[in-house]
Amino acid sequence: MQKAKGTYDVYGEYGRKVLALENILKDLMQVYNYEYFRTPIFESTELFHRGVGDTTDIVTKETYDFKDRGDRDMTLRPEGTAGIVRSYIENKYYGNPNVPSKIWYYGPMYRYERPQSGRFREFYQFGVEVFGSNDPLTDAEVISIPVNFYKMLGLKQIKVHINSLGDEESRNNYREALKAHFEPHLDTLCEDCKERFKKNPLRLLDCKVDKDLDVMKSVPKTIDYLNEESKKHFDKVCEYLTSMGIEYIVDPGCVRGLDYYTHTVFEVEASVEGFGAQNILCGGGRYNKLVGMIGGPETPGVGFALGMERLITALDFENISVVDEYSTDCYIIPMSDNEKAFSLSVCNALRMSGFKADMDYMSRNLKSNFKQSERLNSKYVIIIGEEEEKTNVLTIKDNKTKDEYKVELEDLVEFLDSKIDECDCCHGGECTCGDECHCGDECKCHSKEEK
RNA sequence: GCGUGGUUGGUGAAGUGGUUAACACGGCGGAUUGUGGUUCCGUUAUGCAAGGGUUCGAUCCCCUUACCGCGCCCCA
Repeated sequence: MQKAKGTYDVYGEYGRKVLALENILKDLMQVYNYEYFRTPIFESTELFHRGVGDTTDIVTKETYDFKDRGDRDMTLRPEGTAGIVRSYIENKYYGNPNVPSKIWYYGPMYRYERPQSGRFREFYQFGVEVFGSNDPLTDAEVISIPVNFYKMLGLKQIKVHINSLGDEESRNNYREALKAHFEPHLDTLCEDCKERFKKNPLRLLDCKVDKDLDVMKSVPKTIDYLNEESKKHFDKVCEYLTSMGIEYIVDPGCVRGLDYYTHTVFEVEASVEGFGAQNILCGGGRYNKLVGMIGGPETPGVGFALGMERLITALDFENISVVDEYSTDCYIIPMSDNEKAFSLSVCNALRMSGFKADMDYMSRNLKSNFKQSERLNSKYVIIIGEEEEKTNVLTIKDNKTKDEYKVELEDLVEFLDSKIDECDCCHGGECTCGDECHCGDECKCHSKEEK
């Protein structure tokens, strides 16, 4: 048996990274005061047709569709927004007096595409939706979330692109202008662009084949076709971003692939040489028509989504670690079968006191057990034999310094408390802060706590 | 959906149309049954993605399928 194409298993180092990032995101959402929503992985096919747009590639050729046993048409969600909007409407969340509704979600999405670097058929997205406010403040806030997140993680090589498609009127005017611009030059464009001209002229803007043609260089800009109100909205968004110290590039070529966007659209790009073709780390924008289209009351909204896989690739690329070094506090070795019960009870007691404790389950010999303790990167080792069990006096060995201590069983927790978590320098670690700890050396644990 | 390059053990990998598939790391056992990370010895793939074909014979040649990598389309 083999995994399905474009899927992947999570375990080991990668698993630790994912968990760490998920925790950071959870905390970030706490700080931003967003609420958690979780919607089903499959929904009626109809929802995505209406929500994402039946002309988009995502819906026409990339969805996982199936009929359930009740003959209903179902689809594995290709993105998060449609489901959140459905849930928002169905649960009458628009009636919640706490407006705007600020929502976050996280989970797997499914798209039937040919896998490549930064692209999977099952992939995880984190995203945010804000409903009920048309204030540019919310646009700016939403953009600030991924930007701050990436900044927190230490990503440096990123660029924020923003643009505005304007309201419906502006968008339509622009579409006509685009068509008029390309019409006379149709035969010079690539085959794909001819298709795009018919189906979705906006997409002509980010063609990679024709980008050097003169027609492309003189292409009209969305911004020039914004009406008064749309222009004002966009200017405010820019102003607010600047006030938060967020750098951005106004990029007239930034148009998004999904039909539902109006006004602000943005992308954050990993602009590193050799990163791969799929270098858009996140994308989003405003969608003031969407809630209405799906059957709710006319409600403005803004949101964005970021891909976890691409984020992790970017972090790896910039050599950024988000997980602490793997380690265990204490490893317990029973000398023989006779001490197993006692050893387990000690192990259990340590765990109940919050220590990461582990023991030998394999009846290994002593040498192998020391090797195992190294694999676990264990700070302390306790060897338990007949004598120890009888006297309740344990010998505990510091695995780095090799120092041994005799400790009464009842004092064990207190002993480890005084040693572990307070001070890495006692275990040979290096300190980065200027503080001193009880052992008299400089200590890095304080700087850890500050984080 | 299109194009292109891959697929050998737990890992990194070498290799050839012909009897036992190198080498290294790791694992396990022992020399050394209460203190290791050194050294030494032993052991560790009935199998080279799966199926079919060519051949006296195929891991190696051909076809099909699956999966992985990269690019296009598209997108996070």
